[in-house]
Amino acid sequence: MTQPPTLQPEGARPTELSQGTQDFLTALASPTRQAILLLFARGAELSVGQVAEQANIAQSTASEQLKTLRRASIVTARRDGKVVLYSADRDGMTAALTDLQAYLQTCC
Amino acid sequence: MTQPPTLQPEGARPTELSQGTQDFLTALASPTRQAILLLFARGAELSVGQVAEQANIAQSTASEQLKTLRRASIVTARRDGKVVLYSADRDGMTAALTDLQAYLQTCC
DNA sequence: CAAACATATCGTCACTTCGCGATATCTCAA
DNA sequence: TTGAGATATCGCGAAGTGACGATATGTTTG
Repeated sequence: MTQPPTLQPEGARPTELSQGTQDFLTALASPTRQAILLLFARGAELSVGQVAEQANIAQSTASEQLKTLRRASIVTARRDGKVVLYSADRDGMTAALTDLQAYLQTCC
Repeated sequence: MTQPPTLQPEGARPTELSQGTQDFLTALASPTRQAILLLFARGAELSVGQVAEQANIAQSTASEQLKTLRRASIVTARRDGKVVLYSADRDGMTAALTDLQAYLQTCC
């Protein structure tokens, strides 16, 4: 379940970036998704339809971008009746940031 | 040289992501550039040719990717004779990370 | 100044990403 | 169960990205 042994002695070696952090970076590196993220300021919960409307994008686009953000642990989703409510995933973002920080520490 | 004042009172408004942080994210969101960055571990200084060789990419590719990393304040460059030596930009990365962190704080 | 070497820029092609409309899937209410 | 509303998936054209070779720019040495 944990990382397969890297065979690396120990000396603080290369350390590739984890897939999760990868997803985090690519997810945030899109202006559209950044704009969506801003909609969740102050802990707001929004349905897919609301996101589509407020971000001025099609419903299908909103759904797919939210999926990307979700895979990156940037937002979480919960179902409430017919509606799926998305909100910011504070813990997920913190974890990714921490991982990223550790990665960058290695490079100096 | 630093970021222009945001004119934001203080009320923690949506705050768009700064261009610098944008560049930082897109720069890191590429496996090739991540691999290049790892070459600079432990404060190593490398020429463009060395980066190309160690990363197994063409010289022109190395040059362009390094340019992207440079624009993102992830690496710095200095000339030494015919050679341009690149190295990790610790301060730049720290600043970008801080900005990113502040941005994400706004969204929860 | 000219040759030699290193880096930067340019033009091009393959591949991915983005956004959309159309459609399938899912959930609740009657 | 059926219909209506909401979200997820699919297929597609358009635009952006990544890598390369070729070439221009720049720097030192003879």
